Amino acid sequence: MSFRAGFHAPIRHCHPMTTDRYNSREAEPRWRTVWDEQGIFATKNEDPRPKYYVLEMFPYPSGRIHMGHVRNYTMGDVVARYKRAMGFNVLHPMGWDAFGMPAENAAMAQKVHPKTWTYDNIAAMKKQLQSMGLSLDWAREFATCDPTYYKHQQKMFLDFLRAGLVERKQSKVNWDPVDQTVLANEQVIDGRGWRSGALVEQRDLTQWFFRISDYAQDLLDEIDRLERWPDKVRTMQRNWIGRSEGLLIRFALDPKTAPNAETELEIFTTRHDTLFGAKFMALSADHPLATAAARKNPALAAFIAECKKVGTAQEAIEKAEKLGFDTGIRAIHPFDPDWKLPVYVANFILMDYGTGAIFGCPAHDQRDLDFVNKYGLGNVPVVCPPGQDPKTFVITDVAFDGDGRMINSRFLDGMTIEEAKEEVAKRLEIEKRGNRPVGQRQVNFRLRDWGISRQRYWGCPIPVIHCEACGVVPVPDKDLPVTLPDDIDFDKSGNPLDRHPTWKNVPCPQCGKPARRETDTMDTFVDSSWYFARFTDPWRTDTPTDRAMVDAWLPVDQYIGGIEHAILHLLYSRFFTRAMMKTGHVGMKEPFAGLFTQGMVVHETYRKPNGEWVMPADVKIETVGDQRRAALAATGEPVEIGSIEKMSKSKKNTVDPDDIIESFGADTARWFMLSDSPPDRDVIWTEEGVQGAWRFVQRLWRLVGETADIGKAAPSAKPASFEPEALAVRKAAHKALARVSEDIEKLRFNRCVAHIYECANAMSAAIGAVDAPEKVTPDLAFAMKEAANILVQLFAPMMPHLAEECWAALGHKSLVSLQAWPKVEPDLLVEDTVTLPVQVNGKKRADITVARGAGNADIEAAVLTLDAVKKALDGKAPKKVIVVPHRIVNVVA
RNA sequence: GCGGACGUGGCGGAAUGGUAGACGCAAGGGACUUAAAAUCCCUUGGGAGCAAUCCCGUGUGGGUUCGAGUCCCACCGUCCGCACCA
Repeated sequence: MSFRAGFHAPIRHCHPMTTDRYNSREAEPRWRTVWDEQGIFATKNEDPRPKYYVLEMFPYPSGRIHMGHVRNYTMGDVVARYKRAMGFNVLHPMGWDAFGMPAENAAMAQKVHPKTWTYDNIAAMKKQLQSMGLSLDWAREFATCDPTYYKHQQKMFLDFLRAGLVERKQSKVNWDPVDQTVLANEQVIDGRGWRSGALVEQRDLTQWFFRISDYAQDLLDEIDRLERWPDKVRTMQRNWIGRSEGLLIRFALDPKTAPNAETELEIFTTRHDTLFGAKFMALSADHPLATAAARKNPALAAFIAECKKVGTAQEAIEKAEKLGFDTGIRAIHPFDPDWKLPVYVANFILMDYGTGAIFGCPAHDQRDLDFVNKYGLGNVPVVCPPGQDPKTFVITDVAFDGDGRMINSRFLDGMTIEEAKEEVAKRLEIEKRGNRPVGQRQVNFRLRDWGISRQRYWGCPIPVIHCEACGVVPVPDKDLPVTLPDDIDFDKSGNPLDRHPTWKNVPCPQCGKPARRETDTMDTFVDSSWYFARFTDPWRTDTPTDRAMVDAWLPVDQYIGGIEHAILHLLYSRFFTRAMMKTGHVGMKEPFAGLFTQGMVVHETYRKPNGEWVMPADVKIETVGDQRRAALAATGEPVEIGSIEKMSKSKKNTVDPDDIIESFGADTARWFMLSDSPPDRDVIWTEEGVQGAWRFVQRLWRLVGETADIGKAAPSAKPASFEPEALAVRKAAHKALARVSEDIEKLRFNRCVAHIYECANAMSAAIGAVDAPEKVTPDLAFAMKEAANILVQLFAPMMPHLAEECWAALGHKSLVSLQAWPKVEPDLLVEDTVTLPVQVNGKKRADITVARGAGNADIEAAVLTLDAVKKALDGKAPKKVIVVPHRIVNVVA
């Protein structure tokens, strides 16, 4: 497949009213130079106009931009340019999410320093982004790996530490026993380390945590007020936070079976109503009771060791076959001292949630049911669905988790689930064992604290010093930033900071004795949790933010990025903003007032018969009838066309934005990324689609040229009246204007594109109707000139270079980028008559055209005289006639 | 496993519960041209009919409604996230 169509030599068009083809390669850089020289996209903080902050998620500097970036940044740019035209002082900045693993991988693979690699990539990607013609304020650019940025991050870490928002605790990491290093989940493939292939183990480390769970309730509550966020993201965040109201229950242990004379086992449950359906207890492999029992039981110890070989990824843990091991411990049912329950260690119980222990009621929980069916523990249903006979209701393979009435539950029988929960809670709250109630109501969250420690070099150093005498000592403000040492080596695995000969050895700031630096760096999600605040005053050196500036600009009015960030990045940023508020760095808690999540860019895949992936640029597609066939462009070797998938390096189905911009121009790429597909859905990159966009660029250029000729005959004053042809053009232009404005506000860019096509089609039709120059009446000339001005302004946010060129061709001396958005004439949107579809019993049988203000009774009478309606009624009187004004008429026979 | 979405012509899609298929792409036919490219015009969900017109049709099966692509229930299929990828 060739992307070189743009290289066709410019061809002189024969139409007398047109000029040369539009040459994007010449025009685009020329207009960018004009914008730069006039500095029209630099934003002044002291500008008095109302503010609008539009932000796209900043990129990781991988080296080249991809089509996903083109789509994301084009959408943001359309909003920025539109809001500027609407009179706002727009902040539209760009920076780099520059810390992360790929730089270290490059260092290992290519012997290039992460810093060099990163800054080289930034330079290359910046050039690419600039070729897109984005209206960015580059003066505010920074990278998160700049010490001038992470200095403030370290300061805030220490502020958070002093404010009690940070703590150290044990948590698990993926440990590669061969490479002796910590692995990211991404680096664990089927339970094995990606380089060594060794089976990964869970290992405990003491790590730093942000106490995001302190804010769980507030983060949940405030979701209700994020009205300009997609519902799906709000739902996902609610589920992620996972608030549940339940009961803590202390089960007594049978003393004869407790390994170290433990007396009880505390569990958390949300289904205390099902207590009489309990069949077993289950402990996490990390539960202290499990550890204690394993000391005397080698088989159990082996089972626990096996459980820890799954790695730390939630998905892997929950997908693994559900296994359990009977510890021999027996728990006593809280309502029946003679009822003993076996205590298992099970691989699907998480130590992080609740108390790391549960009671299992198999009839009403699928996981528990699978578990008892495997170990032959049986089940007793205790909730009976309505309409079921309790005597015959049995559970075999499918647990029942719906509503119903209690059965087989002694004093709970006949109650609803809610009543039973209440009764159980009441009784167990009153009952005391050792001065504490046996049951205690508790609200639990699934959300865990945010572990930010990373055993890696290329991240923001955690600014503390460990002293044997003084413990953890914050690095004094005057010593910030703690910068990364440049002299590091990646020859060995593990963290280069940890094995650096000198960097970590420092005197304790408190007692002066030899101490050592923290060698963990911060999760890169920390870097991206406040960059939006830094953009408001990135020049400030003494504090992370200027309160006057940050409070004036935040929240971000429109944030745009990938759906893959729906939970973590957005939730962490919401937490971080709260933490910054608590420590005085911002004056509000919600950073993003409006959020939009765009879909991915996907593409067909191509494979040689030997299974090797082939790049689209190397493939030539032929269409024979309905059949599409692919072959290698160079050799003609046939290639199989595969499924459409997310563009990825591994499947080689990527298209390089540079190639597209070079061949067709940035405007074509931008236009195509906005066309057709709804912005929140995936868009399929196709050669035909680019060609179509490119043809439309040329068509607009011709259309504006032709219209400019016609418009020369236009009177300077608006004519008093317009003939039907001219009126039709005016109506089309103003209708497009109204609709494009509305759809940009809602980020429905695909519909904007359709409206612009419709406007252009109407103008083309009007030009087509002019077969002689004398047919151009003054009113038509005026209408065409007006329509051309509107049309150019409508596509200016999407194709800004072409728009400038067209604006100049229309005779304007100013820049279209600086024009105010045109005003709709509302009269032109209203039609005098309305055509209503007429249905009989919901099926369309006719149309009827009535005056705009016609009354329902008149419409009803007119409808009943229609032949089609009479025929359908067959002489009978209608039962009912429904008239929906301006919409439809339905005759019910 | 848990959570979230999506499903409409040959394709991308449009449609405040109110004419299903706007707009674009592709395809077919025609005009222009020595020819090609480019451009312009016409046709294009399926079926019946000379035609007017009629029947069917929004993943599948039910339901609510005067009226369902849209709302409700169940199912099937596809995609995304799951805390150390960014």
